[in-house]
Formats: sequence, C-alpha cells, structure tokens
Amino acid sequence: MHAYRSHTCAQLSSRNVGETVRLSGWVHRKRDHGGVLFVDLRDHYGMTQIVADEDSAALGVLERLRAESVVTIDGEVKARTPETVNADLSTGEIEVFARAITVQSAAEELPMPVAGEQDYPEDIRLKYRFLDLRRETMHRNIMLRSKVIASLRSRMTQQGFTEFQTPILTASSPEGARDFLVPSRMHPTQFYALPQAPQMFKQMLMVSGFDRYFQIAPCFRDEDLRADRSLEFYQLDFEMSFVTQEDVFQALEPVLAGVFEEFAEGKAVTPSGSFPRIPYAEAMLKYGTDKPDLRNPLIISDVTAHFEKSGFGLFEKIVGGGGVVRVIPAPRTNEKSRKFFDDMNNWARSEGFAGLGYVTCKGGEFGGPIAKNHGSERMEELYAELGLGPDDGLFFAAGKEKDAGRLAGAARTQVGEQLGLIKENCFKFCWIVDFPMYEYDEDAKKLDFSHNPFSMPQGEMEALEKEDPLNIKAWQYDIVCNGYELSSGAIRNHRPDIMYKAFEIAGYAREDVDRDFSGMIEAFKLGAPPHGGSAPGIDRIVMLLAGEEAIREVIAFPMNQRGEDLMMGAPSTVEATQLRELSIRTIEPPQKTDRAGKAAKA
RNA sequence: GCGGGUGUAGCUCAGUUGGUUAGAGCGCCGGCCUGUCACGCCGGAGGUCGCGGGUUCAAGUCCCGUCACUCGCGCCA
Repeated sequence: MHAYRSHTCAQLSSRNVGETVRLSGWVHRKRDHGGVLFVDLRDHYGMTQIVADEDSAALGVLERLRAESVVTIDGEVKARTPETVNADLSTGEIEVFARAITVQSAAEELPMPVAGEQDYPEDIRLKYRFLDLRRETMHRNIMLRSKVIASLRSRMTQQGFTEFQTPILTASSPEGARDFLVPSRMHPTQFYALPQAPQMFKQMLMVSGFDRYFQIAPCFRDEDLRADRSLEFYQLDFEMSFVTQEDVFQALEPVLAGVFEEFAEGKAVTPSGSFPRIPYAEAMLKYGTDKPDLRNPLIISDVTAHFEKSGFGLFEKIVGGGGVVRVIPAPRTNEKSRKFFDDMNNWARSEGFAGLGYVTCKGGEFGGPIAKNHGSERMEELYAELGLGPDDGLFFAAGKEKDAGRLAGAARTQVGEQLGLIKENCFKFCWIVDFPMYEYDEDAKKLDFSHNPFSMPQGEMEALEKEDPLNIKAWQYDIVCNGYELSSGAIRNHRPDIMYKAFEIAGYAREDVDRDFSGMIEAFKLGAPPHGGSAPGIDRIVMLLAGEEAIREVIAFPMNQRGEDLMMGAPSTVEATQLRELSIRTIEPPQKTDRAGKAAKA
C-alpha cells in the first residue's frame, strides 16, 4: 500500500464497501461522543467521514487531536445505515472505520478556523493565507483561476497565437504609471524597471515578424491599490500584425465570450460578435463613465438647454457659467419617501460632491425646490422630452462638465442599486471606442495625450495636420464588463513620421522622442508591420467569474491595500551588505516594526 | 496626499440616557456522552473596550488627537 493514501477523500463510495483503505488529510471537524467519535477528513478533493470507537486503536489519538491536524488513517470502508447517510456529501453513503492512525502533523490552536464560511478580518486572512486558502471558497476560487487561465491559453493557441516570454528586468520608461525599480549591482547608480506591461516587447515581436503573439504576462505598477487593482497583476497580453481595429475585435470577442460562457455557470453572457460599441463621448454622456455597467438600465441625459433661463437660479447660474445639467431618471419612485431623496443627496455629499438635486413626481404632481422654481409647465416639457412617466422621479447633477458627468455617473449607479434595477446573473460586455487622442491638461495649461501616445490617430497624418487636436480620435478601445475595465488596447502607431508629429502636437520635440523612445523609433524605421492588440486583465476576469468584489479573493498570495505581503513580511529592510553591493544608501532609515514583528534593521 | 466606514475575549458580535463586578456564540481547557455530520450537556480560563490625552463624582459610551484595517478620491498612458 502507498505510504500515505490508497484513495483521495472524495473517491470512496458504496462500491468500495469492505475494502481496506488508507486516507490522508486534514481534520476538518470532530464530533466526539465519548465512546464513538467522528472525524470529517478533508483533502483537496473532498471529505470522508472517519469513525472510531473503543475497538479502534485510533480513538485515543483522535480525541486529543485539534482541527487541521494532518493524519493518515488506515481503515475499512463501511456502508452507512440508511438513516445515517449524508446526502450533502459525495462520499456520504460510506464511512471509514479507523483501525490505525499516523499523525503526520499535529496542529496547534488556530488563529482562524478553516471549517465554515464566516468572514474574517483580512489582515488575519492574509497573514495566515495558507489557512485561508484551505477554506472552501478560496480553494475553489484559486482552482477556478487556474482553469480560466488554461482555457484562455488554449483558446488563444487555437486562434493561431503563439505564446512568448518577455523580460521581467527591463528599462524604465517615462510614460505611464510609476515604475518599480531594481538596482543594478553591475552598473552602480543604474536601475532596471519591472514591466508595467510587455508593451514594447510585444510590438518588437510584431516587427520581428511573428504575426500573432500572446502571453499570460505579469505586470507591475507602483500606484495606490484598489479592490480591483494591485501592485502586480496578470494580463492576457496579445498583439497582431496587419490588422484593423475590427480584426482585433473579432479575435478577442470569442475568447472572452467563450471563457465567460464556459465558467459563468449559466449566467447570461453577451454573445461573441455582438458586443455593443459605444463611442467614448457617448459613454461619458449616457453613463457618466468610460466603464459603464450595462446591467443598469438607467441612462443619463443632458438637459442644459432647459436651464439657460430658469426660475431655479442655481442651475441658471451654472449654465450661464459654461456648466451643464445632467439628469438621472428614478423610475417609479412615487411611493418613495422624502427621506429616500434626501439620503441620495447626503450620499452625494459624502462622496465629495456639492450635492444631488431632485424632483419628485407622484401621479404627475411635481415636488421639490427645483420643480417649484422651474415651474410645473416647464417640468412637464422636460418630462415629455425625456419620456418619463407620471410616477418617475429625477435626479440632477449640475456643475462643470467633468464634475457633473462624474456625479451623474456615480448617481446612476447609486440610484440603480437603491432601486434594485441592476440585472443580476449576467455578464454584459461592451467596447468603448473612439477615445480622444488628446485632452487639455488644465494644470499644465497645455495639450497632452489623453491615453496612450503610441496609438494610431484615426485619419493618421492627415488628421494630425488638419484637424483640431481635441477632435482627433485614436484607434484605441477598452472592453468593459459589468462596470469593470477588462482590457485596454489599440492599433499602434508604427510610422515614425506620424509618431514625431503626434508628439509634436503634445509639445515634445523630435529630440525628446528620439531620446526617450529610440528603440521603438529605430525599429519602426527598419520595416514595421501595421499592428495592434489588447490586454484583458486576468485577475478581474476571474474575480467576475467567481462573483467576488476584490481581486485579492482570486489571487493566492495577494498584498493588502498598502502593498504589504503580511505572510512573507514584504517589503522589508535588507542587510547593509546588500545595500553596499548595490551602491545604495537609504535616507531616513525606517524605524517602524514590520508586520512579521521583527524590528527593522538599522 | 485627502475623505467615508470600522476598531469590545483567539474569532464573530451585543453592550440602553455616561452609572454596580463588560456579556453571548464559536474556539480553547476540564468533565460527561455509542450514530453524529454546525453533535449535545455541565463546568472553567480568557478583556490595557486599538493607543494617548481631556470633560466628569463616574467614560466601552461624550470631546480632541493618534494608530491600524477597509472602501473610495487623487493616482493608475
């Protein structure tokens, strides 16, 4: 017999009754009845009930063992009597009568239990991640992650993509997020950077003629964390040669729709080939964000024109000053109390906005200060134009276009949630397209790239030369699912002449481009195919499929929101000799005690 | 850097208007229990009410500060 097991804890059934078996696993739960004792023995695969009574040598040992101890049980498979069968357990028709036990690892008292699905503080979960990962939901999430990645990989391969690896130690780039830097021992005072994305490398692979690249790529960005964003994350990074935006869409839609259909457990998924395409400007108006949740049926409207002249002075003043008024319908809120509308206003204030106006409507009777001052006749006009019914309320977001748009977008989500309008059990995808190439930077008082400077402008050189830069769109696109940005991509600018011109508009001299992006410019001067791609975020995909609200729930060993690994104690101070080798001197030596409890080394 | 929320036993939480010795469940320790599957019963240990200061005859409760965790804003082409 094998040293540790003849079967897993999920394998035995009534077919095995009478067999002598050996099982190994964790003591999940213990039920001690004195003369008879039950143990739920758990491994990766499942659970089997172990029984011991006074005829068993294992009884005394099992009585003293704590939960989560690891044991090997030798015993016999016995059928359970009909009234003791456990229908909730796949092995519930049998149990194993323990003849002998070997304790592989006796567990001490646990800082958090493994059995049960109760919530525990995240810092404890992260410090004892190995315990947390034993729990059913986490274990399932991590397994799902692996399956999703395997599925993505095979779907990409089937579409003729080739998997590559690109460097982790690479060069810092002035564009984009803050880099993680790695000091070079061999080149004192110089640093490598961890890749924010393998952007340059995948484009270089296209220049190298490989045609279709992909990679499950680790990416690193030294920016503050969010529930859906960590310092390190994985992307399904891909790039294609000789393609238009349309070709990229047709390559990615079946992969994403396919993997979601495969793992969505029956939830509706936007079918491949029918992802709606929403221009950026339209998304900002109708949804108040460039990552709209299409499960929410509410649509924002601009009603600025209605308030150019209005008895409601505040809005008239805002509009007169170049601001806008946007509205979010609140369908069938006639029965809602005044408190509902006031709470929404308080919510807006707590989010840091000036406030959220409202009009109530009950059987066609308007209420609230806006309606009163604007006049019911003009309100009726507005309602008719918006197609609102006599029992629909209305929320108002007014101010500078950027602020009002953002408030309207947040309010759209809040109203949708409060009124229970968000459709559940579905994944609604869309493309956001036609991102502007440039935007006006209010702080720097100059034009700047609004997103990726390496995207091809729509209209190419002609547009750059003739159009108002603020009207130029880029061949740039995002995929959004249920309000999460899943991927960002572009048709790249592979033409040095257009590149120089694009940078010139944003105020960068030819020498700046040559200095900062020499590798890419050089490559593009020696024969570059038109190319483009995208990079869906794998952590977010798995998070959505797992029904979780934080990527930490689908990452085996994540950091907390402060970028700390509480299990490993990272980041940490290092030995002075290590720093000396790297020609590094730290300023303001850290005095803090780190998470592992060890004092920082001076 | 800024704002919201939370902080009471190892864990999840309750704690009234500021008023006696701060409670419950789970876990832990001891005892009992031969059919449980969140086993049950009896008993016990376990608390710097995050920390510091203030108000008060009296603070878990009120005030100020601070720290930790968390969510968001800024940031993230």
